[in-house]
Amino acid sequence: MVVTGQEIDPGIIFNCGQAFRFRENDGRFCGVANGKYLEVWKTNEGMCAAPVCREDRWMWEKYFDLHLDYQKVLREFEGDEILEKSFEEGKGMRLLNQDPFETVISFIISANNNVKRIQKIIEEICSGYGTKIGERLYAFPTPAQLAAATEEQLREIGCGYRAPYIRETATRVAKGETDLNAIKEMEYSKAKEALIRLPGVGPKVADCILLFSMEKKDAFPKDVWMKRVLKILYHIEVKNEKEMTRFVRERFGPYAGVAQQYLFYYARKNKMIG
DNA sequence: AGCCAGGACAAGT
DNA sequence: ACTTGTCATGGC
Repeated sequence: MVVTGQEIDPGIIFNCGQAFRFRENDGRFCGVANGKYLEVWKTNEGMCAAPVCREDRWMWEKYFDLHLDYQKVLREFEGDEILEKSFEEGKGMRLLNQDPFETVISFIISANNNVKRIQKIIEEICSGYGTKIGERLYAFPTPAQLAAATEEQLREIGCGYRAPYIRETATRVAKGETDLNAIKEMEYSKAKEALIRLPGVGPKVADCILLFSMEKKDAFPKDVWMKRVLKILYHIEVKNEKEMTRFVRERFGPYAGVAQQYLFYYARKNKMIG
């Protein structure tokens, strides 16, 4: 599969904390998503992917959010020099449309955790409970598969205090008590309310789920990095989540989540701390 | 060695 | 409603 006509850079896409299962190997990014192995690399024209069969093509186009014109999104932020610079440095960024259940579990794990460990735990979960799809390749477990894990088993692979959250959330989804597909169809605020009812899912994790797997481009995960960005780049000191929400909504509008992802990448790339 | 990690949660004002 | 301490674990 060849993608041309728009900037797309897997090196940026997979190094900005939205997906945890892709590794760089000799310039190629390899991983499993939607139960299938995927290998992509950047070219002069755009991006190449192999192997992709014809019937999966639309799925991967959706995965990489190719239906959204990011140049058009950038125009929404015309005049904001900080965002214009962030878009420049993060050229080729895309907001992935990932599987909702995988994203829910992944970001429950992400709470108060570091990326290396998040990746390690997720791989343990996949190899331990997911369907084997190839040599050392595993799909992310289905809700039913993961619900079969005991809290003790989850602790053994390093989930720590998140073990009961993961187990309970997987169980609710497996039983159909929580319907992620239905939540995906809700409007932003209703969907967020529904997600927060899940154990281990708070405001920040909910926004990550909404932005990275439910096509809610107005979802804006509020974390320490965004607090730093607002303080250092926008010279705004927000006291709490509510203040940040208000500022973000009126400043960035319906594509706030896209802005967030570029700002996040920019801030981390430039080691913006303090 | 000790601090930190893209927070969530419950108990306490 | 807002603020604070605690929560496993291992990376750095």
